[in-house]
Amino acid sequence: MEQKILSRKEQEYRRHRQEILDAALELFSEKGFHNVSMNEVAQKAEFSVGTLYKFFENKEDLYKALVMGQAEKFHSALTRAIEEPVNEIEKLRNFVRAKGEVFIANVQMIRLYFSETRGASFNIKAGLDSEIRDQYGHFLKMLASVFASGMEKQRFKKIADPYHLAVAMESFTNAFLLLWLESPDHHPYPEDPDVILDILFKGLVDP
Amino acid sequence: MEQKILSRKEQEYRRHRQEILDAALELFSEKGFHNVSMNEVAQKAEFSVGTLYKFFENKEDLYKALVMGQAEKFHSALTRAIEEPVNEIEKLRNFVRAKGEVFIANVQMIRLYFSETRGASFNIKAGLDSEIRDQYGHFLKMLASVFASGMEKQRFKKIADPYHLAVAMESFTNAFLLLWLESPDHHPYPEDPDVILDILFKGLVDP
Amino acid sequence: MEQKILSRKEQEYRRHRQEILDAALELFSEKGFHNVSMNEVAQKAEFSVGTLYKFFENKEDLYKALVMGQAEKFHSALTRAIEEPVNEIEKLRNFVRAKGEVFIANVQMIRLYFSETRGASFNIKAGLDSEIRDQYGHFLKMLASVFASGMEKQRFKKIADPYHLAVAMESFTNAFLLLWLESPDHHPYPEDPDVILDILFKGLVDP
Amino acid sequence: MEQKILSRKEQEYRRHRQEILDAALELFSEKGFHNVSMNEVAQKAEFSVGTLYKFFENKEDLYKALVMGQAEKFHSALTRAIEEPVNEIEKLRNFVRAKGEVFIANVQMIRLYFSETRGASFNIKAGLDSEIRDQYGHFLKMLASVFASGMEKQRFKKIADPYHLAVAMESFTNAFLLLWLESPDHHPYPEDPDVILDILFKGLVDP
DNA sequence: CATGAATGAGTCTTCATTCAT
DNA sequence: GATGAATGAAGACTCATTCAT
Repeated sequence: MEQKILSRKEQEYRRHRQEILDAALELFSEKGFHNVSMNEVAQKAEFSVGTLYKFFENKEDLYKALVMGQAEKFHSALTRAIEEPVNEIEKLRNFVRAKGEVFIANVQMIRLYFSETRGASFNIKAGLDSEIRDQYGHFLKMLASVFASGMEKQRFKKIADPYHLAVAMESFTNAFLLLWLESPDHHPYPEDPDVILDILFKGLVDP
Repeated sequence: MEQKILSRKEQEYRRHRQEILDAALELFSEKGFHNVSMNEVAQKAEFSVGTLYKFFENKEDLYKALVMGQAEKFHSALTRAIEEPVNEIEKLRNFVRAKGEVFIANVQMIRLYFSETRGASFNIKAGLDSEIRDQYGHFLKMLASVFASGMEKQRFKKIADPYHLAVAMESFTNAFLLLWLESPDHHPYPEDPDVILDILFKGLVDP
Repeated sequence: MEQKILSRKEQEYRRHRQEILDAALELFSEKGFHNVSMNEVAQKAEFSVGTLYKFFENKEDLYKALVMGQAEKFHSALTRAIEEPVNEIEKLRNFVRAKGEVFIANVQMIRLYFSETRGASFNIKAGLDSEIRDQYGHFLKMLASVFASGMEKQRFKKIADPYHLAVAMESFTNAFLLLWLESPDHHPYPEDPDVILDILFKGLVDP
Repeated sequence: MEQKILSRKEQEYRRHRQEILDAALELFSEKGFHNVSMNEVAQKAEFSVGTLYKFFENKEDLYKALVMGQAEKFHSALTRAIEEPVNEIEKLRNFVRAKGEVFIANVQMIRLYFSETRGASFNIKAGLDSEIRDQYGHFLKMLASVFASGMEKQRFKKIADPYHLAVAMESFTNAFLLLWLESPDHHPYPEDPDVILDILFKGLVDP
């Protein structure tokens, strides 16, 4: 019974924490770390500033929790996609599909995520940077192993270093997502993953 | 003679302006727009704050001038690379080479540039955003036309939309640059452009 | 009970606001808008600068609130004086008396008030100027109507335009107040209003 | 001959000084002491800032010279008006006429002058205040002596203290000037001085 | 235990004044 | 002697963080 009570408390705690994170996501993704004040987040989350500081040590901590959470969500979806027990080609198709789905369902996170993994994030003095990049590096290695295993099974030609191929795959899909983000109508993210994969699969020049 | 005098003043003006921009580049690229104060820039440039405001209307204006200048430099180098009167394949090789050279010679500009063209810049309220993205968009179209012309001349197979290929090419080289930025030793930017280009040129799977 | 709580907060809010205004009055009336810093006001009010900005949007807003409040106080006292249900001569006596009393009880406001209604105020970019002058204009018309009504009832001779007489009356009492302000001992504001009024009432030259 | 050269230099010096004062008058009268920068004055006067400081020790000094000069001009005109060898009534008429003429010919000076003699000037830390007020006080005494002498000669009735009458006279004319300043069309300054004087001359109530 | 009023260090920006050329 | 580039102190304002209620 005590556990029940604790669990209800715990449940409420998590719910409140999530409400704050939701408010933060909306604001940070729209305006960036430095253009959002804690008061603003508090107001949107319908809590007092003081309460925010009960959940997060400081602004940076809140931001970090937000980005880490989103990254977690994102990486686990992609990891799942390439861990499905199918052949390597199908794994890549799953990856392209899943990446599109997760991102398009979480548009807000895109800018946030890109500004933290790619390019320049000056938001966080320390910590986040490395943590998230480690996570990202780990995922890249998993993706690379898909290429490596495909090559072993002679499903793929050894046209390049598997890690480089992983990087290429990643950046291709990112490029399409950014195009889509800029003008969703003009540049839809392809439903058929092969539109993207063919760039890798088919050689541009004749052998 | 009067011209000489004017020219000396003008020369000094430009030199001072450049000194400020140099200091700003170093600081902004390292810490980001919001984590650099005008006093800091002034100190590094060895001028007083007041002087900074003689050259630039405000902090944003300074930042904008800086980023636009760097982008200019960058785009003109890349444009030159793909406008050399050689065949399309060679143009792409030039592009990959030039991009590596410019960036590696101007490491500082990379983060700055990426955070403004790709991903999320919340730094500038208005103007820069669109100006620089227009410039970038224009370059992408030029790159696309290289692919298009290569296809026309049947040098390239029509494996994908030329614009998509341009975007892929761009994001692809960026990815390599970011890898290099993270650990130059572990991930050197390839001297031979074909290491990168082969991923596009050779198909991953057999036809 | 909730109302009680709210009311206590509200009460405290008003008290703090008033404390700030009191500090501001003292400083602005002594040194003028441009020679008083927000830090100075904060210090005198025994609050932090930040708190000042919780109560007033900016320095101008604080100044405006201050002047408007004082003007309000002043005009309502004078309006009451000439609205007493007595004959016109008595109304003018009330006016002269009331003006002396209000001002002498609120010395600080005099300079402030004069610099905003008469003469040159370059303090406020917009708004206050017109608001306060409207209020002042309205009062002048009321005063004029006292003269007009006195003429109708043949209590006053029609020696001049009623509005001109109102303006004369106003500027006249102001002059005495300024004299008093300069050297209260040498130029006391007359206790007997007729000392002032006789100048208007009795002709200087024989008819 | 040397004198001639010196005199030419002296002449040029005075001319330049006056050009600066003219520029300053235009700007200060329109925007007030604190809203005009030395650079602004320099630009309007078509001199460099450095040159301004050759003529005036600092901003305050420039302002002081400006106001004192204007006051000088103004007081000498009024003094002349009441020193004409005519009877006291005519002197007052001259005063009313002259005051209108000087002011209307030098509109810019009005706000400046009023803000320094009447009401609140916080512009000048020390000195100007007292100097100009002394000048003003001196003039008031001269005006008072006109009333005194008129009374002696039984041209005026002894309805009030001569000094008070002088103050009244001053404030009446000021009031009319301020009316005119606000809306020259609606409130013209009367051509016939008796429109103003009658308020003093004819009693408002029957004896 | 939540609240939000209060804090004050830190930032951008202005402008009177100086002085090397 | 004139110039105007450079200075830097001073001021308005913001916002992360704290803590009394």
